[in-house]
Amino acid sequence: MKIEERIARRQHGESDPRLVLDYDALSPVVHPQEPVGRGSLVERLLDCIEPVFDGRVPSDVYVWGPKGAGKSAVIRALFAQLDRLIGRSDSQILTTTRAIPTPSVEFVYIDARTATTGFALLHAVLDQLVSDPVPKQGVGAEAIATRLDRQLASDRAVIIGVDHINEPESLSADLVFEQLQPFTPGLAALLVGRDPPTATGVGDREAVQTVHVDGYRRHALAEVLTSRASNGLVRSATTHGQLRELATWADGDAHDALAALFGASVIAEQRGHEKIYPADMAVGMHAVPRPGVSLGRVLSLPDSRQRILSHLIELPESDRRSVGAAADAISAYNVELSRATIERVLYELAEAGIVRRVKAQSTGTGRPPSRVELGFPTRVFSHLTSEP
DNA sequence: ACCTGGTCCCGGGCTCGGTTTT
DNA sequence: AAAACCGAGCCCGGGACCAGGT
Repeated sequence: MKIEERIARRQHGESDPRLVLDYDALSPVVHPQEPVGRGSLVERLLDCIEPVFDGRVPSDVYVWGPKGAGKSAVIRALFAQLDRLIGRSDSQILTTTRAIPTPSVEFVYIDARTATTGFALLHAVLDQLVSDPVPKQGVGAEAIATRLDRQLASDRAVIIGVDHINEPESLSADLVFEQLQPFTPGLAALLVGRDPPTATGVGDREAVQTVHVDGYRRHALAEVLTSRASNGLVRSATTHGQLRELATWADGDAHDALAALFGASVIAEQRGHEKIYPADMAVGMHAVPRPGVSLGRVLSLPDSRQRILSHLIELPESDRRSVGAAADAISAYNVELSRATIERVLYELAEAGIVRRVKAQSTGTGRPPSRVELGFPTRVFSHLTSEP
């Protein structure tokens, strides 16, 4: 915990934390600077992009593996370090004996969950390459492409990491390649997604290197949890056995395991416990639907969608008996959307797997309604969105 | 050089009406 | 027949760019 936070606690008359030191350390959407237990993945990625160390542009890469396997954690951390060490500025790597002048290669990380159109992709890339902000509205896609082309013409080499490819509501691999195609000489893409290459169209592109990531093994995941718990919770808030069990339950998915631990911590803190009891952990696990979608997807939804979800979570079971009923109930709150739009949005969210429609028993005439259920870790979502 | 109205851009709310399912 | 479902086009707001006038 930071000193600033400690001081803030005292100012508000709070005593030392009894359980949670730092929710960020437990959060499945916050990645540490140094991911635990994914060394070999880092090595394989470095192999793929080896040419950059001579200032050349490597061929494109596709990294794929299941949800919660640490893909994003590794890519984010790796790109941040690469950009710091050999990217941008006039950088030179100083060794004890000599200065190696490295032709600069820049590294840009893009999340396809936020950049969901071809326009948004190019915009995001350009925005990171130039210092002054690029307008997001009022300027055509053509204009963005022209500016980007001019940037890349001047001998710049750029590696673009595009995370979360081929999710519903995000970019497809084909679209990304198509968008980046005009700039290829000075630019390479590293795509990250869940689908196997054959299912994404990447398989048809021979020049693309592929890297497969497996889910965490049980004890590797337990180590991740131990490391997170030691940063986020007071000492002895959890036991080794507990974290091992959690790892087993999560079956290699670090996202779900952390979401459950986070939820358990919230509930334990509410109950005034100084450690996480089995009952707390059970509640935490219960609030993580499996299979479910990752929190990152939910948190990158537009504001209006998140407002709808916040209210949907609060709704009593009876108000979620059908999509129409849920739309009615939500529109009673102060959401600045019409009832029809809310209903439409609920169908959209169901399409994306963020909420689920569960068919109910037929209740008379007509097509039976479907109950609305949440498809993501609700406790974590509520906690993260209720804060200012 | 500065103002101002016109035009184009993108994204997101909204609605309509056809289709599917029981 | 009735209700759930949903594809897709319209519309509008805010922003940038442009040109013509002062």
